Amino acid sequence: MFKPVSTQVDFVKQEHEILDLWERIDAFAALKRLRAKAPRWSFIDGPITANNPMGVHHGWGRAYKDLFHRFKAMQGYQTRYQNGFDCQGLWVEVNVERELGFNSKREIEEFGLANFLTRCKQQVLKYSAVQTEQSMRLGYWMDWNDPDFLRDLYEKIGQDPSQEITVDGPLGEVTGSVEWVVGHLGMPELGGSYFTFSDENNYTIWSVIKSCEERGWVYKGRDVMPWCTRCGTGLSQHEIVTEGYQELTHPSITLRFPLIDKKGESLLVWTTTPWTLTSNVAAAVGPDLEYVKVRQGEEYFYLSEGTLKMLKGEYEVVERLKGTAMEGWRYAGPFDELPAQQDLGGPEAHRVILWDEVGQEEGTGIVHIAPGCGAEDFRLSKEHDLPVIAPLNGDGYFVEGFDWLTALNVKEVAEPIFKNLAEKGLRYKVEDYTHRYPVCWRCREELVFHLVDEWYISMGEQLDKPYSEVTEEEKVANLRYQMMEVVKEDTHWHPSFGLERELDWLRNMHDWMISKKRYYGLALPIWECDSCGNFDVIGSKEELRDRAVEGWEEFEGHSPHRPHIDAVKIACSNCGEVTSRIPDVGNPWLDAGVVAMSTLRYNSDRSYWEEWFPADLITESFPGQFRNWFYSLIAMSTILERRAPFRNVFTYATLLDEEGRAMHKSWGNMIEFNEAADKMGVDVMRWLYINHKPEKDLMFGYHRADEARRRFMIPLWNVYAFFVTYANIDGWKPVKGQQPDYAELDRWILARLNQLVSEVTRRLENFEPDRATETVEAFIDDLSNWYLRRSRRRFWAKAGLDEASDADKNAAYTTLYQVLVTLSRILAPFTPFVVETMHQNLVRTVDEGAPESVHHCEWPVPVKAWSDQNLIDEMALVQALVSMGHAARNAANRKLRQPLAEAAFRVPGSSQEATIRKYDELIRDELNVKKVRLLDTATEAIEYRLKALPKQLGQKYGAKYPAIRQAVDRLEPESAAEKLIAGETIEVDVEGETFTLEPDEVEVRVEAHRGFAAVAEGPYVAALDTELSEALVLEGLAREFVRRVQELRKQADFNVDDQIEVSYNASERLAEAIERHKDYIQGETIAVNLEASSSLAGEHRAEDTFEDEQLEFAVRRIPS
RNA sequence: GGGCCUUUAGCUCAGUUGGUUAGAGCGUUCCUCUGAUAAGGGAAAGGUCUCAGGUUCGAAUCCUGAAAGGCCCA
Repeated sequence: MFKPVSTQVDFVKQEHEILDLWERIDAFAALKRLRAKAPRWSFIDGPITANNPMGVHHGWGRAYKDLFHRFKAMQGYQTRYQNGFDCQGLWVEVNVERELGFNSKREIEEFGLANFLTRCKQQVLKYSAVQTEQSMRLGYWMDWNDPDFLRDLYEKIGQDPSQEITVDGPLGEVTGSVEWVVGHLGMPELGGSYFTFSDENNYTIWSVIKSCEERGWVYKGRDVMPWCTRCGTGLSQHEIVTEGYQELTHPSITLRFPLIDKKGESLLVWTTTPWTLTSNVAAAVGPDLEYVKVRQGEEYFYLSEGTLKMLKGEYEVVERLKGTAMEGWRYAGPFDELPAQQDLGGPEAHRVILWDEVGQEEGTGIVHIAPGCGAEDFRLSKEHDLPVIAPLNGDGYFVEGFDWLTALNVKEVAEPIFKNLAEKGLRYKVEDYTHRYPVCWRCREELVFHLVDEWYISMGEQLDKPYSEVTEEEKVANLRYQMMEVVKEDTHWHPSFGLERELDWLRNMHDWMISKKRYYGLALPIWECDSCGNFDVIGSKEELRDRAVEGWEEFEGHSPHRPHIDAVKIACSNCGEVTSRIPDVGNPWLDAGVVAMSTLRYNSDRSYWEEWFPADLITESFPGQFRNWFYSLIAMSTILERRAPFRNVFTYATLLDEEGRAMHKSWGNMIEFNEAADKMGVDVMRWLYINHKPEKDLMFGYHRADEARRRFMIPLWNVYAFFVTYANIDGWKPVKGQQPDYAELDRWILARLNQLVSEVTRRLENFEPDRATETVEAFIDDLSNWYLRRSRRRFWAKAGLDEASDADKNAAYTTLYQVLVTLSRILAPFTPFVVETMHQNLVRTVDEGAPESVHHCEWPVPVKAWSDQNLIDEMALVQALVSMGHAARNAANRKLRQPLAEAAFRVPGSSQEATIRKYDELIRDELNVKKVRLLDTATEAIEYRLKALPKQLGQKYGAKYPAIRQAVDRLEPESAAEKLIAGETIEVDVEGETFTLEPDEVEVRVEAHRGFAAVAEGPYVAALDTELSEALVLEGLAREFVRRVQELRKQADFNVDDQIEVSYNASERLAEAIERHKDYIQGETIAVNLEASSSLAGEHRAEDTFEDEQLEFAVRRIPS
């Protein structure tokens, strides 16, 4: 006996029961034991930032990750189940600052770096616990840490990082300080997720940087970069993302740069960043632009012709000249009186330079150049040997040397500068200007450009030749081309355009800025000597210990983070001076990029690394990752091994709300993961995710979820519920190894099942999970709306009356059982919960030796004996013909309940005619007709049309095709059609040339004569006899009556096998119909009694009028 | 300015190596079926396949250019 199954099911509640079950039987650990010796399939997880609860967009990626893991595990592989958390970097700092109410770096320093570090680690522990719970709720099977364990570490590290604790690990008990334990999360002795703040991760990055340094790829560079004054840090090329720009309005100024050698004449210059004028050194013009000299009153101005409209008031053009003509003109700068200008030689340097990038879209066509305040400006200063004046410190205040501006914040100087310029007579006009301006993507502060020293890894020169001509010698010296090499040769991208995108990024990638002027993150292993300028890179903890000259004791026992690491000093390898580590921390993409090495124990257990490297799969969302994780992952594995870290990368797009907008908390359209899980159910969520074409943005929401549930979950569940309901009524159980005498329909659905198994396997192996779900949905439709609907009566048949019927019924049960069991396995990677419910009930209740979980089962393979393409084709024809028959009924306005005398078909070819005869009974039943036959094409219902097929004839005769087609149209269709049907060729004459056309080159179409209840499609016709005899009418009425009794049974909530008594009172013709078809009605409604009576017996009653007949009736359940 | 992607029904999307009647789901309207089904079936309405050229007997599909949108870079 199976556990009864209701069609009214609470999927969410059921999912929680399954989670409990998995925990109770420790299902995941059992799976790992089962696959412990199996061949490997390697997965490397892209770390999720452990800084917030998960959003539904994380669910998307995790659904894929779990899908492929489960699929591969069922195929018999042991896989790598390590989740990753991204733990270091500015985003964690920003959130901790927010919690502590800090607004500047100074407050962090006052708070103390050691305390701040602990807070940051706590932040990560807190949210990794939350995300772990959420991922488990999604059904994502990974080597999770117990969330309570993470929370316990959160508490303890907050109390005292140095206190000693003992914890259980996979290899036994482990004892150490809390800080040590936290720093070893994810390591073999502790297991669980990897955390990028682990000691191993940090030290492995050291070895990467060391390896770069040995090849001369590490250098300190000076650059002007986008800078957040609040965070006190630059934003690298990696980080300025879409949201890095905002529409903002700023006051812009147009001002005079008086020309020294032309009295009374000035350049007109425009800027939206007045603070940069303090550091102006040059003015740039476009060499090929047209410039004009205009007179306004007593003054003469120069500007480009295309920007004349910006002038206020009347003007007169007095001269035209090319930009090149202005090169070298000297001018007086707007702030030449400032000491900073004087000291660095600004006034002497001021001149007009040429720059191709100058345009006329805005401003005056003359661009003010301040190399200390802009990236392009800085580049130009190198080209033209201009002084670099940098006005701001890292917090956005003017530095010494700027007189009255010194110590003012950059945000408050615009107005005073305008005033100052007006007093000096340089101001021309001030206007508000709206533009897209870069902001800090973490704190939304407006960015400025700031001159700063940063550390870089050289990507290598961009050579002026195609990749194919780069020599091995050049590659050895050049990281860029090594990375392109491993990507081209060893990686596969899904979708495939990912490869092009990644290569494009690599071709154009600038040197990788790896430093950050912050506190919490990788301690860059660079010790720089103040006295000789040399720097040393340390490649490991051991190397540091060996070279330490002071501070080692203070550091030992701590994780390699600030402030403890900063205590360690080494002797400069060049001059022997005691040197300190640079204060910078690392770019967080170093942390994420190294995991293909660190988490595979590259430095600690090389044989393990060799077994699992490279990953068979990585998968992440593609916006951003080409230049972030994919890039850094490839970079680090290329640096160390010159190998690709993964074979396949599966990427997907962006998750949006149902209206197609990005989800934002502040917009109120954000859906919390937990809320979604408990409203939709995670099986539905997962189906929604996986069913979507990955490279397209996914619009996610409750309506979509309802649709997915209706389209997929409910039909699946209903088939399952149907099976269990009737199997229980009959006490049916599967018998192992039994080969029942399958009916045609059974063999058909089993053949379709085989098809499904092959197709889903192929799709998953090709990384096309969305196509796999399409295949499943089509199958479930066939199963539910054809197989089961057509088979219902076989299940209803009364048991024990007749041997043939019992055998047939057993075949039907066996078939449906096999389908459901196989389906539960096919679907296990997609919707792991609902299929576990099915497995437990269908399989475990009848076979205690069966796998404890559906997820321990093996992936289905097609059963050879079940394959039957011919049968599938036949059934497809039958389905199509039935569909046409329904259409014909509809056109003739004959509803299905009314039996008709006959349906007649025309099909091309004798084998299809045989199919009609073979499925005679099915078609009759489906269309409710008494007889099915073939149309006599000569006399009945149809006429022929010929169609010269373009594909065949076009390819064969090319340009002659149109004429041939016309000739075919002119043929007498009946006789030509007869020939073609008989398999003979026909001939057409075109301009004196005779063409012989094969039967497969001309399609014979048929059309129904007007006035027939017939539908034609291509070569097919379905026609109905719509004449109604009295007998047919009465039978129709009987069916109407049955329908109404069934309706009442349902309303009365009787069981499907309850016996009933019916009494009725009907008008004359209806009463006759009921009387004549009494047996049929009783059989259909399980009525032991059917009596005409003026007084109705039974508490459930109904009355109705239809087809001009009156009816009242009552039903009563007979107690069993 | 450069790279990649997208543009097909009211909405969301399919559309195989080019083949002449461009499909599905949802939504709307009408009809219908139901002994598992908040299901199912049939039909109607709804398309200048973003635009302009080109190649071809034939273009949603290939080529060129343009426009709009997205992602990335400069």
